[in-house]
Amino acid sequence: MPELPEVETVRRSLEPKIKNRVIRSVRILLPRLVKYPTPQIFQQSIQNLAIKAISRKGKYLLIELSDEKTLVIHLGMSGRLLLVDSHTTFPKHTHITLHLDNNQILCFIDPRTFGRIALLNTSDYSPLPGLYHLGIDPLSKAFSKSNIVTLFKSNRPIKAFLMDQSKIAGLGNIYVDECLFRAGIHPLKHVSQLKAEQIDLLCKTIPNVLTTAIRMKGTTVYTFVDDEEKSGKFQKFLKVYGKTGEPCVNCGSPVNKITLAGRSTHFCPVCQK
DNA sequence: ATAGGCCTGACG
DNA sequence: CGTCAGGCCTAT
Repeated sequence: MPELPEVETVRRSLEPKIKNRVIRSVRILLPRLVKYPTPQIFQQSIQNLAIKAISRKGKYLLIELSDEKTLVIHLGMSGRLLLVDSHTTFPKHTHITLHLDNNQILCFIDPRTFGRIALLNTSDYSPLPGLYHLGIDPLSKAFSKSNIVTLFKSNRPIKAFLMDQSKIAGLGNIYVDECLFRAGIHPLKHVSQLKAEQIDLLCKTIPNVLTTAIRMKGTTVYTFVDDEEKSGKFQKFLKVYGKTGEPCVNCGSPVNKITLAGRSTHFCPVCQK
């Protein structure tokens, strides 16, 4: 259930541990999680490729391999990556294992199986439409006021808009609620009704919240590369998400919860207009 | 642009 | 039992 900060936390934790390793083999225990190419071709063509770097786009992890290939991993709602020694038994819900040249195994674990994995040619993201159509990353330099204003042309509620990965890449249910609270904007407010200064504020608030969350290593239990399962500390900084009925930290009135775009949505009806 | 579906587990 | 969960894809 990772949003951008959790995925970035995994990336930072994982990269130094697997960079320059070679993937000797792959085991696919749940083939339907392999979205491209076929599980068979995936398994064959990834053999003996070296791991050059790990990057992130939105909520996607991109493991850059030799031979101009990129291993793409999306953790879905409940995906995790765990590096174990070869003599260890795989954790429950391990669906795909990458066997490295140092006797370590990278396990892709995902109880709800909403996660996905694919092996792409580095120059062509089109086999994964979600990745191909990904919007601007809110931590990139391009995420500036001038670029954002042109993006904000929509009649949808701002929450639905911010959840749309083809517009801004990486926000999910927790961080959208938290960003809108900090910006004092009601989640149902339509994008077209936003004032320029509110868009400007969002342009600053979103990267601020995300970078703070990354510093805290995310919101929940996440950084599981190795035995150490650290839990993120951003949960201590949540102001509205999961706080239904609790007093708003600013004004004391109870935090409301509604359903918007199919997702639970938390906000302060007084502070957010 | 909005529901419904996909899955399992935790909790009331 | 039923409801809910940090996401995305597909079909109306």
